[in-house]
Amino acid sequence: MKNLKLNAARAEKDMSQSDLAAAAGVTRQTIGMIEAGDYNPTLNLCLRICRALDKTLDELFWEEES
Amino acid sequence: MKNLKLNAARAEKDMSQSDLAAAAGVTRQTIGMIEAGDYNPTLNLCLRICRALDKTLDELFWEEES
DNA sequence: TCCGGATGTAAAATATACTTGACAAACCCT
DNA sequence: AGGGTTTGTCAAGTATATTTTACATCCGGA
Repeated sequence: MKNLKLNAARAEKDMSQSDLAAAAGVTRQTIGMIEAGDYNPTLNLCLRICRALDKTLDELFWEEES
Repeated sequence: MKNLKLNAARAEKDMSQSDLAAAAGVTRQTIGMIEAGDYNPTLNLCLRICRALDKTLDELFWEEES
């Protein structure tokens, strides 16, 4: 299932997937797969994404799986 | 750096590392390394640990790295 | 109409999370 | 003292997160 919260938070900051990828230190594809869901990122990566978007873990990554 | 919040939450539930490992579906060693810090677990594993301990991501995994 | 930016996706390679099996030290408890 | 449980750690293997390269599509603007 897609991670809509991440998508919304990124749009809210007017960042492209590439922008967020650069800010988080990963590739565009990795961000894309996380937003597309069915992907299992690392805690450190989640934290970097949170900081890049001024959000917390719960705000972006809580309960987007069954 | 150690993850003291995880250690505390586990003690609060009177669970051993083995207990938590079984509840989260991983090995005792993996739990041990997460508590010891300098380890980078997967988001799905973090979520399973949270549910096993009745905690949220922020409560257990927020900002225990520099 | 065409070009650039944004996104979806895929295969192969690399880095690393996680397992398995094992041994040792520390701590209760009796 | 001795046995059981808990925890720290290590080496080798397997699973998977992430990269790299690449091609295709969609869309807004010149």
